[in-house]
Amino acid sequence: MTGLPDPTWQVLPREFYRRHPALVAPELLNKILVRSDGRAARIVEVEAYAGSEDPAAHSFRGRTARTATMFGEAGHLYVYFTYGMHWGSNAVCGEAGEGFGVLLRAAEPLLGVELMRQARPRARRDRDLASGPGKLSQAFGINRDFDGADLVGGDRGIRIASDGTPPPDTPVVGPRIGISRAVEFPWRWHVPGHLHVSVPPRKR
DNA sequence: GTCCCGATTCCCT
DNA sequence: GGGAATCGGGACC
Repeated sequence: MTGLPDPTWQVLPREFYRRHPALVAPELLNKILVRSDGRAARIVEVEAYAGSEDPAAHSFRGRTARTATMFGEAGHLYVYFTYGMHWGSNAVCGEAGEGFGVLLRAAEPLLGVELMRQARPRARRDRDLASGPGKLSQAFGINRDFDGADLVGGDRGIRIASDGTPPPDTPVVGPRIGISRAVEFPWRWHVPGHLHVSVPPRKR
């Protein structure tokens, strides 16, 4: 008994996360974000953020109260608040102290879709439920209370698992979205041709 | 203490 | 394609 919606799914082990986010990120594609209330969605778009190496990372200038989770143990959820209304969800990577993480930018709802619709009353179509970092967090009910949640142990009911689907052989790689610094880092990956990815606003 | 702007989303034109 | 909503983090005085 795994406690997951499907007993054949395997929770990703701690070691999966203990690497550079640019390695972890593309491997998170096609993995599944799971909440214990039955919500599950396939991760189809991610971005890497690399601490002191990365001027666009929240952790670039060192640890603060807000980014403390990012500097902790890999495999935990770093949740941040932005634009006065949106939450973003990241998987902490690397070694403690590095401030590495992978932003979960978009996912395809698989299970618990009705709960996601309730959490996102403004979404017209199901493909709008989690096609962006703020949308994904809202669809799963992720907020400040989930900052620091253990994605491996599932202490707060949020985990990442695999159903055996491998990451795409040739993911789409390109610049990250919504940042103004280090815009040249090609650290955004998504599943090719997927309907549920966020559409990159072409500016900034 | 003040000020700027953000790892965004939604609605209108 | 443009702009509003909304507020906390962090840089700087």
